[in-house]
Amino acid sequence: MPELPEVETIVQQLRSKILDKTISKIKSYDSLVVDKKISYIKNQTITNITRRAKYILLTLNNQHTILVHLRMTGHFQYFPSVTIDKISQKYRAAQFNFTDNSSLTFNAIRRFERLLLLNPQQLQSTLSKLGPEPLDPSFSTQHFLTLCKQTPSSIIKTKLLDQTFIAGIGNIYAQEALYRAKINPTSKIKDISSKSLTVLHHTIRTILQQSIARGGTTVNNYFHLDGSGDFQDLLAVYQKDYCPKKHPIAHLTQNGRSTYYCPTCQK
DNA sequence: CGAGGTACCTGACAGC
DNA sequence: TGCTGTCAGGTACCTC
Repeated sequence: MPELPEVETIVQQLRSKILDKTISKIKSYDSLVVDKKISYIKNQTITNITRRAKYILLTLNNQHTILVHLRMTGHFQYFPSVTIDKISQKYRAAQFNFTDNSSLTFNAIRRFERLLLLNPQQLQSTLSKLGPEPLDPSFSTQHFLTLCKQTPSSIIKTKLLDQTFIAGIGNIYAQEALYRAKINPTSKIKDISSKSLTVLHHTIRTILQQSIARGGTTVNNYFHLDGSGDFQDLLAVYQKDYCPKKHPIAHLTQNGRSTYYCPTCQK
């Protein structure tokens, strides 16, 4: 499921395929997933492709932005010609046609995915709610400790998934970062030492960087444009029976989300 | 205001 | 085989 490293990987691939291309039209096949306004786009060039949290931002030369959220099962497929294969057609929610006859499908399996057209004010409003980017140089250890101290009674794993707290971390990387930092996912922030939180800040950043370097994690329905990532080979606890030190993994539910952790390593 | 719960969706899979 | 039930999970929205 796409979290920050998977979205970053997809953004890099989209840049190599469709940056500076001109959209001749975009056709919607699923009005639940795709903004109605998208059909107004004609003869617009994609001038920038960026990521913020788990959002993909395609900037158009009319200053509007196509904002895409893949949720769990959204994916893109690029076609050098207008021929679209049958598998892509089955889940196609939108299709971009470019003036050079290439095309891009946006496929939505679970229909949670969203593709919106936003003006600059709407974009600003959406992005302003998000917390800091964990890989941004300004996201220092001190910054993280300060944020943690603002909600001492919160459960640490819940907070890591809160996009207004830190942007881009999802269920898999939250669990993996906590394992590497040897922190129990049920701990309240005030019960975790500053030293451990410092380690957690470091593990969050390294785990995301390592995953980006490997093209992300490939589980269940996550695809990207050029094959798959292989960070799943480095997962320690997510959907595992034993941790790397051969201790049995425990499983519980927090806020309706599953959590895997090692009770031996994560006291 | 913050915290917690749930709806939204469909595919995969287990069990009968 | 084919049905039913459960689980997966990011975010918006609701209630307390």
